[in-house]
Amino acid sequence: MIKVLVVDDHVLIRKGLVLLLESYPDISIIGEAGEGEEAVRLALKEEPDVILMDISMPNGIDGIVATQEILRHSKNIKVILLSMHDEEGYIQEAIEIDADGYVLKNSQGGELYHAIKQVHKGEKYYKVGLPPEQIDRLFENKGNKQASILTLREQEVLRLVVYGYTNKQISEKLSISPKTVENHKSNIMAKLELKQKSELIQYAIANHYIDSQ
Amino acid sequence: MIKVLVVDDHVLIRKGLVLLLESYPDISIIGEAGEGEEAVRLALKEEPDVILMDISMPNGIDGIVATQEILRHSKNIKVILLSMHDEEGYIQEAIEIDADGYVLKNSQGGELYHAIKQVHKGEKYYKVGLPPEQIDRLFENKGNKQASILTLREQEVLRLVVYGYTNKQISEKLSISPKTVENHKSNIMAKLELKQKSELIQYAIANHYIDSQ
DNA sequence: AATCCTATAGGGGTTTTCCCCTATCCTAAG
DNA sequence: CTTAGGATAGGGGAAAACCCCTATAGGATT
Repeated sequence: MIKVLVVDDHVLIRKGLVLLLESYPDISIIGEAGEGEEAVRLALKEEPDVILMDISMPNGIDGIVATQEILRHSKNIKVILLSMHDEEGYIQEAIEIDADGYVLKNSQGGELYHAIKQVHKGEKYYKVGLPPEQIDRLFENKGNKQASILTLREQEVLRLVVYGYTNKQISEKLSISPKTVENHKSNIMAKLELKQKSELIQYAIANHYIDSQ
Repeated sequence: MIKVLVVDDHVLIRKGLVLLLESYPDISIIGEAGEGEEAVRLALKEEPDVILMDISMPNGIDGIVATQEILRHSKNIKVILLSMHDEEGYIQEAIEIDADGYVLKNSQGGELYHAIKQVHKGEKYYKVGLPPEQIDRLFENKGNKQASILTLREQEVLRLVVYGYTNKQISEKLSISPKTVENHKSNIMAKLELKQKSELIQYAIANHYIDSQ
């Protein structure tokens, strides 16, 4: 029996996915989350075998950030990212953060089941529109991406800052002290040689820390 | 028995919606379509009572265009638009083309059922994140494209707020007192029924007060 | 072994924001 | 003529952010 956690911010879609997966006798849905923060909390509490995680979610903690948070704490949980997009950039990002699978929303139900079985066995499942050789190349080039000036943590903080969260809210989402958030913020400003918050926002917009579809 | 046609380009989501709706005994799914063109063809051939139509679909014929085509040929069919977005612009467009309902993808399954029942009776169903008075206003202003909830000044202030300018900076740019900026901000929050700054930012992003790209 | 980087956290003081009021002037609608 | 709404402005107090500095633990690099 594979214990699965389903994460998608759209209730209708989430419920649909749950119904779809519940028709398989060897899959047991042990929880649902509607946002990244809750996903992290549930994942660490329930310890599912596999998490089915939508990439695009609101509130700054999208599927990518939530996956990073989860894998930071528990290497045993497998995460399959669910996405509408099959562009290289998204897939590269998924590989970068060590996601175990990547499934498109317009694949067949059976494919999703297959993906869950496969990652549960410890294998990767990346079946997307791109040719397999290209995906292999992305795996090989992992880590070579021109590293951002900002550390991963700083990027997480920045994303939440531009979404307008207070230091306290950010500290809760990341389970750190508000003071640490302050420090990350001022380190970011120093690194980027920015003096004003508005410059920071503009940097974030230019570097796509905000997705406005 | 209400005959329903389900239209969504993402297979997983479409299958999920079908499963969800099939659990209601007085609903019968008479067809599925994965793109706008097929939706129009099926609608005119099968004559469903209600169509559940995703707004965002590829190939030019999205849910809006498909709905217009269908309603042009048959006034008896009711169309409920299904969308991820609850921004003014989208809802305004739905009202403009005379869609019978508008349901968010993150509403509860029961709400979808309720929407289907209600439009089948000939009533409109527009239950979205916006306050009801604002939806009424959009209906009243139908045909008049320049209807925004926020005043011009409020929109100016909002744009500057999301770009991270301080009250003082905004006051200088607009040649008003910082106190007035404060007031505009809290008026905006009150109008939109928002409680947190992060919600304001998200509203602004969703409504394209920020241009990335 | 020593050094650098990252992530964490705090002290203490200044500045800014936020919140809940009140208030005036002007214009448009009834 | 009265009422409503928009734009302006302020008082006063609580909360939060911001700034500068210190500090520690763990990992990677040299």
